[in-house]
Amino acid sequence: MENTPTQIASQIRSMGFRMTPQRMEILAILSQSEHLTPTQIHAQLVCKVPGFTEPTLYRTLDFLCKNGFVQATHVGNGKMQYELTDSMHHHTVCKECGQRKLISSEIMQEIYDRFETETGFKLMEHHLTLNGLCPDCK
Amino acid sequence: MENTPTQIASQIRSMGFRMTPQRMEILAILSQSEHLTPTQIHAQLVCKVPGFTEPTLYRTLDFLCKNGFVQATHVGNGKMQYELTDSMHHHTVCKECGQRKLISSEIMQEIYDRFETETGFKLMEHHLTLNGLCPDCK
DNA sequence: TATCTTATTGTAATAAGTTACAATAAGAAG
DNA sequence: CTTCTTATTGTAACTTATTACAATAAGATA
Repeated sequence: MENTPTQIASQIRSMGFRMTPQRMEILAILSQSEHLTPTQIHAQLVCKVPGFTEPTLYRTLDFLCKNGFVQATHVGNGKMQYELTDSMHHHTVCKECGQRKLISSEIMQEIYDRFETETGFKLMEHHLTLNGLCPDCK
Repeated sequence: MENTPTQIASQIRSMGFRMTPQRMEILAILSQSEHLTPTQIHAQLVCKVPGFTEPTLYRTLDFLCKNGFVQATHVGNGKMQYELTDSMHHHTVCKECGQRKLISSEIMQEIYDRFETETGFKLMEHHLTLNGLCPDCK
């Protein structure tokens, strides 16, 4: 499963939805960085397309999430960040020093596998942020 | 570690913070149900204390979270829910049928233990919601 | 290419959440 | 009980996010 804006665009069309300049613009921005908040995305949007409206942004993010092209991640208290669905990757965030660290995907894959065999539940999160204390602050 | 409103109140005082009717009211509401959104909590608050303001609610939730008395949980797309910090408990939510199910804490404890030994990171989440497909919808 | 259907967008109004700062009251000390 | 300090609240203004509905334009069809 690929995830360049153009490839996502053709997937959207083949699913019977319409491809619009607005959606393309958002995909382009998401393809260039990770962990973007709606506000950050909107700031970039209005630079490129002056009249871009909030409802369209929020609806599009929602649409892309529902269809699996984008992942919403919760970070700390309530803030959501968006990014293109990529290969699995996960973070730890230390409550003490705030440091953010990638977790090796082998570890998470093993843990996912184990969880799935024990519960019968198929996990679909590609990006999870786990809060706690890093080895140094512990 | 206990978690009735009265016990939390004395902990708050012994930590050098002040105990106010507003905080007590919020603790009382949280002690009576789980998975409450700020809006739900605020609705209950204005019934009991007519002039209760939003900033106080949000600041208090934040305060209680920062000090570990309350847990914020993300559910689906961006919505946060709050509840008193209780014994560990975790949920799966099926993306297909929406069914919400408790995960046995033994399974999660094992997974947490394993995660902690392999990464050196001390997890502090008491409540995690995992999204995916339940055995029936899979 | 012109026409048609309807998914998607923009508009306008509203709801939810946050911030700065002055007013209040919790709890300590006399 | 009274006074004092300052953490906590309320006020007012603002930012972020959502909703309802009419206007627009993507893509299908002829």
